Formats: sequence, structure tokens, C-alpha cells
Amino acid sequence: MADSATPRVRFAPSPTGYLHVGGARTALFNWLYARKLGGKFLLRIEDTDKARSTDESTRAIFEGLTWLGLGWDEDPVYQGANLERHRRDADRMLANGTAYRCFCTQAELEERRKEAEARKESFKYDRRCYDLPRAEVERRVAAGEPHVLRFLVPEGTTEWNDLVHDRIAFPNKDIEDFVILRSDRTPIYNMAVVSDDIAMRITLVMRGDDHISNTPKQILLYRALGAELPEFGHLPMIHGLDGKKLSKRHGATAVGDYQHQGILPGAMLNFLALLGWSPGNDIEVMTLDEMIGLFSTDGLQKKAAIFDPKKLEWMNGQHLSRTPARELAPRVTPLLVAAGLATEAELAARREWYDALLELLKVRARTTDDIVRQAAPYLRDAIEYDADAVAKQWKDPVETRSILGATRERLATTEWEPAAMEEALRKLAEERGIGGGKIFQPLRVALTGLTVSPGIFDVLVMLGRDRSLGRIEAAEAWLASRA
RNA sequence: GGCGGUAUCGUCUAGGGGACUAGGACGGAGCCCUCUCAAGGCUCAAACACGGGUUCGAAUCCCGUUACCGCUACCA
Repeated sequence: MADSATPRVRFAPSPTGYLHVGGARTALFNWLYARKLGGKFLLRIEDTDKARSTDESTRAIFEGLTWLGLGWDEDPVYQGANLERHRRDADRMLANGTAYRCFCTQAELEERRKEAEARKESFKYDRRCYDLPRAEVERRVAAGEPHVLRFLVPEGTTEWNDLVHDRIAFPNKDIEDFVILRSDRTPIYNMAVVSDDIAMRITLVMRGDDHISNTPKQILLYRALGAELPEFGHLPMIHGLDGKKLSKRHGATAVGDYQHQGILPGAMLNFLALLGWSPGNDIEVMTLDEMIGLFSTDGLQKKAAIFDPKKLEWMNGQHLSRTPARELAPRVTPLLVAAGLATEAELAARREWYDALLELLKVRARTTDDIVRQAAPYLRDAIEYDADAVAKQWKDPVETRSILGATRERLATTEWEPAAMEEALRKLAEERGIGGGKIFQPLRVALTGLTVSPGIFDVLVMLGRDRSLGRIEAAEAWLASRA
């Protein structure tokens, strides 16, 4: 275990796509760990696979983390920039006898692998180049013969006390003498990771459990380099609804996809946190700060979790409801503008009204997109009558028009205030011998064109006197033309 | 195939030998509230993979089986 006073953890994605929800969760747990313990959360871009890495992906990772609010503490480390150190470390191992040169070509290896397979045996490099006479090795090196550096796996057992799995052990005989430096002198993954983690003074390596079998190799490398071991913690995977590893087939897997679906970053984080971690009680909905307070590696799960979009939506609805309009506005305004429902200036000009509208809509929305959909009747001049709404609430044009007319007259002479309006309309219903709903429902359609909306008196207030009365009148005219 | 990991309601999970007639949440069904929709409240259906041990006692500990997942490259 590393003795550094300050815990240092890192998130080390390879920039070959977008920020995956699984990666986001790994980042979150590392981030929470650092925040909880007053440590540092570092970012390392593993861009050594030149063929697959792109700047665009790197940018997507930055953007994803930034959107989520998972800031990193030091400048991001680009693995590709540390090539020289990786080589030096590999050469050090060659020098101290923990690594050796191997001249076997990939084609030869491939052939032997196939042969072993044909014999139904598992292939493991047979260490033949380790036995090459020193003179021959020197001769071939001098001749410029291409070769790789392989790690000389020692005898014994490699084990560690995993933060989430407790003890994990691998017999070293099952680990082959793996390559650490390619024939073009670029490092192989495990070499680069260990070299970088040592250089970054990482105290805990917390990553997906698909790395469990890399861990014994890495531990061996730490030892060969005479470095102090960090702690290791392996997080379970995230699967799709069918129990298979989450992939494109399951729909949205990129954090950005959810951002565009109207998910709040806080809700995304909260949902992800609960996928593989539990605060140990029945608490579900949490802010990031609350998560920091509650976080403990004890609550980390061993089992893979299935990503359930339904629960994400519910979680988002919870966060939406709990977010004050003032905080919601910056996230919703751009969407409203993009939908052509308003301009930023218009909304800024009546900020209190806008806040009140958001307060009304957020409770019945599960995504910010829902809010945008619901907001249309309050922002647009004209409304459209939903066919189903008309069919259901305006069945009888003549009667409906009569009710609407009476409603309009009452409202016109009533103070524009919820309690007063409700009293007036309930009285009207009583006079006509009908239930309140018989007035409210057709009115709702006249006002919004829809069968669903916030409470009708809230709608009247949001719309304002002139617009409300105007809409009722328009509805009456529309009905007259149908009668 | 080899090695490693995992196993509680459909899903996320609580549980760390007796408090378990196994708790909460999502989703589902129903009821209440009610001007609609949400939200909220209440109720119901729904799980300890299987088999052996250990123990007075096992969801909890051990072993095996099964299933699933991961790794098995001069990818990361």
C-alpha cells in the first residue's frame, strides 16, 4: 500500500470513441473517492493506440466530464507524450534482468498458437528466447534484427487485496512472459500504464473489472521497477437490459446521448452511482455533495449491474422536481430557444414569470425535453387543438361553446387570482348543475389545446388575463364554425 | 479450452450466523387525493441459482455444481 499522505487516483480512458456511461461511472467513483478523502483526481488520456485515438474523442471525454461536473485536479496526462519514459523503464528491466529480448516474429508466434490450439492446448510463450546464448543475442541485436522485450515472469503467486473483491490471486505459472516493448520500441499497454501510474504517484488504481487479469502483470512490473505498489479496486461492469455488456446495440451508451435526451448531470451521476454502489441504507436520490458525504468503498458492488433507462428517467424526474427554477433555467432556456418558442431576451425580460412557469412544469416532467414540450402553450401566440383533446372534451360543440362563453364572462369580471377565479367558476358550475370538471376540462383545451396541463388556475395565471380571454374567445369561434 | 470474477424480487439494492413471516427503490397492478397530467400517500404480486457441509441455528461461513461475465495480442 502506498504511504503518500494524499490519495491520488486517476481516470484513464482511451480516446477511441465517446465518454461511455461505464467510463463515466468509473470516473465518478474515482472522483468521489478523491473528494471524500481530500485527494487528487487525475485524468490520463491513453492515446498510445495511434490508429484508433482521435482528438475528437479526447474532446468528447473532456466535454462529458465537464458536463457531469467531474473536474480533474491537474493537467491531463497524455500517455503518448511519455514514450521516452516508457522505453527507459522497459530498458531498466532489461538491464536488471527482469526482462529479456525475444526475436520470435508475430508470424511464428501465430503459427505456434494455432498448433497449440489444434492440439487443444492453451498457448503460452515458451520462453525460448530467454535461453538464447548471450553471444547470439548480441550478434542479432548488432545485426539490427527486430525484437521485442518480454517480461520474465517469476515463480510464485501474485496476489493483492482488492478494494472491492478482497483477495485475488493468480498463480504466476498461468501468466506468460508478456511483451512490454514492441519491436518498434513502443510500449505495450501494461508497461505504459505502470510507468505512468508510478510517475503520477497514483495510490489507488480503481478501474473496471475487465482489468483484473492485467493486475497481476502490473504488480509484477511495479516490483521489477522497484516501485511501491498502489492499491487496486476493480469495479463491476455495466450491462444492457439483456444482460450483455453494454454496447451500441443497447441504444444510448454515450454520456452525451443522455445530455441530449434532457437528462440532468446530477441525475445521471446519481443513477450511475447507484449502479454498483450503495450508501448502505435506503437513500436513493442524492446531490453530488451528498454522495461525497456518503461515499465509501465499502458500499462498492461486486456484481455487474444492468443499465435500466426507466429508472434513470425516474431519477431525472426526481432531480428535476428538486431543482429550483433559477437553477433549471440555464439548462432549459437554450432548448426553448432552439425549439423556436422564445428568445433569451424575452425570457430574461420576464424572469419571475418564467421561473413560475418552470416551477409548474418541472414536477410533471421527466426530462428537460418534457418541459419544452409542455411549455409551448405559454410561450407561443397561437395554439393547436389536439385532435384527441377535442374529441374527448369538446364532444358537443354547442354545449361546449355555451360553457366556454359563460366561463369567459365570469372570468372577465373576476379578479385574476386563483382563489377568486376558482370560486367564480365553481359557482358557475353549481348554477348550471354540473361538476367543476365539466368546466375545467373544456377550458383546459381552450387554453392549451391539450387535455393535460398544470392546475387550470395556474394555467390562467401564467397565461394572463388578456391571453386567456382571447384564447377562450378563439375557441368559441372555432366551435361555432364546427357547429 | 485455460485462468480469473460474479450469483437476493423482471431491474438497482439492504442484509455481513439468530432482529428475516427477507427491507427499500424502479417498473407492473390497484386504491386514495383530484379539474387533467404529474407529484404524493397507501396496498398487492415479485427474490436468497442448485447441492453438500460447518453450526444449536445460515441469505449470511466453507466446498462443489450450474449459469453468466471478463481476460487469454508486438489492442487498450
